[in-house]
Amino acid sequence: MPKTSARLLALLSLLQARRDWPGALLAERLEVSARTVRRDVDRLRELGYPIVTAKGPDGGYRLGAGAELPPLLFDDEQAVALAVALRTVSGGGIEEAAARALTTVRQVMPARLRHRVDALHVTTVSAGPPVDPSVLAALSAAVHAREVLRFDYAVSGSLRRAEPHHLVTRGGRWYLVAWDVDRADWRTFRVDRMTPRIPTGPRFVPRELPGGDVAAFVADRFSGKDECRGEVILDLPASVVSAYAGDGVVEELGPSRCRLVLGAWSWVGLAASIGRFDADVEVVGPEELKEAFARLARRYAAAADRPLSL
Amino acid sequence: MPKTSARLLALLSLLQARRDWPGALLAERLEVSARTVRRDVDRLRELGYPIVTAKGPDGGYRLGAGAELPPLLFDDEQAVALAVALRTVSGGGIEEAAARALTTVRQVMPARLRHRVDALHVTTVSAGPPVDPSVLAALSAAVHAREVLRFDYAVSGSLRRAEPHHLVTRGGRWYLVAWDVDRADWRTFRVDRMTPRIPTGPRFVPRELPGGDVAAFVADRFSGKDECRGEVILDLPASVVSAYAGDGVVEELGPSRCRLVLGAWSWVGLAASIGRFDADVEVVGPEELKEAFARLARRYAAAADRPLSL
DNA sequence: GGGGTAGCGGACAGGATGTGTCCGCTACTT
DNA sequence: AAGTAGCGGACACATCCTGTCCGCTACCCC
Repeated sequence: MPKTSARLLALLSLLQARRDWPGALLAERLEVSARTVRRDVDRLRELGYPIVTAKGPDGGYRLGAGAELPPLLFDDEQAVALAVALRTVSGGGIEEAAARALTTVRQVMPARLRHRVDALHVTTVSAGPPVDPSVLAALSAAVHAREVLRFDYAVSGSLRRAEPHHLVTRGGRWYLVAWDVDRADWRTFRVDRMTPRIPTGPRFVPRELPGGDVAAFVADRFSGKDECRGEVILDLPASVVSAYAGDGVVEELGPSRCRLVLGAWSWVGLAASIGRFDADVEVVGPEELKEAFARLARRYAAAADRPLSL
Repeated sequence: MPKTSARLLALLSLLQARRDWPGALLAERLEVSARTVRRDVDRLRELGYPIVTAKGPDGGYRLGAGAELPPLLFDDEQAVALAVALRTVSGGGIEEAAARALTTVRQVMPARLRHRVDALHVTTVSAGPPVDPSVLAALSAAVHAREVLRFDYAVSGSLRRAEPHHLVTRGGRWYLVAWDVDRADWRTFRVDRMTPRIPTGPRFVPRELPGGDVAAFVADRFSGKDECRGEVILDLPASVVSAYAGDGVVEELGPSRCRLVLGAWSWVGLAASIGRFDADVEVVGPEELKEAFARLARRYAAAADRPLSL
């Protein structure tokens, strides 16, 4: 039985219960010498507890904010946001820390909000590959320190250098927006494929991101400015199609027939993604989509004719 | 610095976060031997904390209910998790509330952690359609109250009834896992397509979700148990392919040639997703994939031959 | 302004405690 | 029946914690 630890816990709860505790009183309550009380207070401070002390007569110790935080006033919206955010975060590894953080703040919430938080059950299913939290931390640090990043990229297999600009998450995946030093262009790297090397390179002066806004820049990269949008009629029930149509708009045309409007980054890509449904297709338009179908028909036929290249 | 006390606090914090902690894992996290973990658990028990333990495989320690915890502090991990979570949450209109919550929490953190939070710049780019926070709140309330939900679903256009079971978010989209009363089956509804009606229906007794675990259930729905995995050789540089290959594994075979191993929920789906690359394809295997290519070739040819059905 | 009160913190010696290692036991799952 | 995991005794060693003593500083009130 660790007398010391128990005493620290006790001290913590004493300090919680009352405004000001003279050292001598604490010493008596804890049945140790005043000197030890001082040491204990020190220890708690080392652990991060904000204990303020008043000198002179009527002096004593008091637990400051951070532990006794009724001053921590959340409104309902904030409480819900906190719960949703901490329950849905998916950055690889930090889920558990987020869960702990939620319980920690939960403790200092008024009962009403606590119930509100408890009522909110949400689960996140990871959609992307897991990300190493230490990589995330390293990237974040490099962004902040404005240090050129040296890293291995799983795709190219080569060592690359980039000026890290911003961390972005989208749909469960993490990206680093950076200026590729060697290719002299902006790139978005997938964090799960990066392995930062130490030490980092020299400092750099941040460039201005085209468009200025990171969110806009990344959204652009993903949507593709020249989006190809086409319309087809599928020989499938609308319910089946919409289940897999992603961003597409589905309209029911009959028990087993529906219209699908879908976009992609290229006409061939669009045609390919329509192929997933494995159903009879009528192309409504535009002409480019029909050409893409023809093009894919040739490719697929060629692939199917060739013997397996085991 | 009382290593032991700090460790006890940390142990409490860890035990809060997760359902079950195997002793070995705790030992690793706390950087002590498993024996010491056992001792620490004992110590906490002596101090009155209800720690239950499960023996055998999948065993571990768990903090029982009703534990009155000492004021726990944020550690570095929690601070980072808080910052990441609150900055990356995307559930509709709650971003703003999350930002306010972060400011509030930030104020009660020790300076060190505050800096840590400030250094972390992250942005979220929404990947899915926006979700109405009030819908989210209504669904969450219905889940908690165990009331049958009546709602319009954009896909079918009809009024539907379901026993709401769990809210799930995945890759920027929100889903409700529910038992469809009329179709007598489990469904995952997209929240952005739901319009709940008031009043809600009668109470229901929750059914058991097949598989028990929500995360597993949803993951299953998305991945498909019978994954079809195939291998092809593409007439494209590895770097280009891997940029769009998603979960696939890419191997460089030459300056403009690479091997791709990819999975999908059906052979046709797999063939279609390979079509996106718009490159010459050699099928390595299996035979099913080649057949899927042939099948798609016919479909695409048919679609391309038909006149536009404007 | 001075006295009293209270907290601060260095030094020191002795003893209490915490730790890793080793090992055999038990309980639960498959 | 085997394997996994938690339990807990023993032991040696290092660590730390504690009480004591003491001089110092900061603050309050008279």
